[in-house]
Amino acid sequence: MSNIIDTEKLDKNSTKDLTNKVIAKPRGRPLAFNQEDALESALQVFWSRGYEGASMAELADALGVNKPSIYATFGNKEALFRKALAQYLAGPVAYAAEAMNEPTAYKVVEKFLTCSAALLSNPDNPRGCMIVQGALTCGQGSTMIQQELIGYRKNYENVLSQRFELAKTQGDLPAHVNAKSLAKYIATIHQGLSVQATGGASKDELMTVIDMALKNWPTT
Amino acid sequence: MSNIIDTEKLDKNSTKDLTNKVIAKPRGRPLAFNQEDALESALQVFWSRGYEGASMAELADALGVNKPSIYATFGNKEALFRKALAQYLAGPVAYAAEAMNEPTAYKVVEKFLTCSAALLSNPDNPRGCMIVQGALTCGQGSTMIQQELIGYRKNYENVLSQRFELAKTQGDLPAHVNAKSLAKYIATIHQGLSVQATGGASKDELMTVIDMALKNWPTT
DNA sequence: TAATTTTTGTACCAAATGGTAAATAAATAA
DNA sequence: TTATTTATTTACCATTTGGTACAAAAATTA
Repeated sequence: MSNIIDTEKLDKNSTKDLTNKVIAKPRGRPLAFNQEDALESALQVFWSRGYEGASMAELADALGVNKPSIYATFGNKEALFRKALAQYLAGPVAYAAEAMNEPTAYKVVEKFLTCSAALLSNPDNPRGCMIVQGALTCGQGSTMIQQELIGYRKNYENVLSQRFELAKTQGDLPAHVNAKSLAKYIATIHQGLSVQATGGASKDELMTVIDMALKNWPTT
Repeated sequence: MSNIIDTEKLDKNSTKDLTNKVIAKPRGRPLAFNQEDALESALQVFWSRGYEGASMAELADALGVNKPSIYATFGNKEALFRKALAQYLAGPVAYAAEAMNEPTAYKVVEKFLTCSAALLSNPDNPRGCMIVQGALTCGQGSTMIQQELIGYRKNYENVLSQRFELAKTQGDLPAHVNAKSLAKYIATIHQGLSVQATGGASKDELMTVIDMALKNWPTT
């Protein structure tokens, strides 16, 4: 046994988690809310209102938590937004990363856009994509978040581009195709769909647009 | 002569405008600023910051006019935004209405998107389209403007759709084409281009996207 | 000249913004 | 039991928000 601490003494002040790891019992007053649930609520607010449009008052109300608890747990508004955004990427938008594993470039795009149409038009969600609309325009105090979201958009465009390069080496995309341009085209469609969703477009309508956009897929 | 008022007396208190119409001389202290210039400045601020992101303080600063003068001249923030938007439609975006006069549906779209690419990527302008980005997401107090902008977007989509219907009767667009869907497709591209422009896309990049989007134009 | 009309500048308003100090409450440790 | 640690609550902060009251400044009319 490598553990220095006496086992008897340790059992009093600690528990073991599901994987049998020793976890120290937290010392002070326990949190009165579930952090993941709170983050989920924050996501809903930021998603529908954007970074600037979401006020801390509305957030606190939605989380069912007082402002000081939010600040103590998540930091400031920017930090909360970033954590909500991570939640967004890991949850509703997880399909985007998964789509890259489809066997061909065409199927990658088909899955990416089809899942996007479903998400963007789902009446249970806020309208539009958080990464597209979170801070497209904003006041002087929000340019940091705005730039970060631009970075996320460029990033998924790059991921698409790299996937297309791979497809070219694998032969399911013609060698003459410009991967960067094709990626920008797909990203443009996706971003346009997001705006359309904010205007109330239905899933069928979005799918029709996607069908048109993919009719000219490069095959030869 | 149908004018009741004595001509001598009228000349003292009035002038004639360029079209020789009688114009009463304004009575009080004259405006210290040019309303059109001010509106142009307001347009720049709203265009770059969006409705909510533009504060009255920043607007007053940009116009070089104190807030009370803005309110006296233009009404409130909403009214100023609407007037700036009208300026936007009549100026930078006038090409959109003109494009509808092109002889064929294809040329209509080509001109609409090409001019959009030029406008959206022009470094002298704010990035992106004001109608697309002016209030995509916003706080509770701006839903009125948000809905109005959604209305403008739907409107230009409808205008495109009607132009395509006309093209079908004129034979330059196949009869089987769904005009509404095609219009939504073009609007989606345009809105995506706007988001791309905000991310810093160049005119060449936007044009490449447009070329791809028009490769599958329905011909038969 | 004096009276009238309109705009301007200053200074201000209530409400909302993001954020926090400080006392209290609930848990563990000794 | 008492001390310690952490979280919650209430009440508050300075700043900014959209919007305005009011007196002084220009212009015209008489």
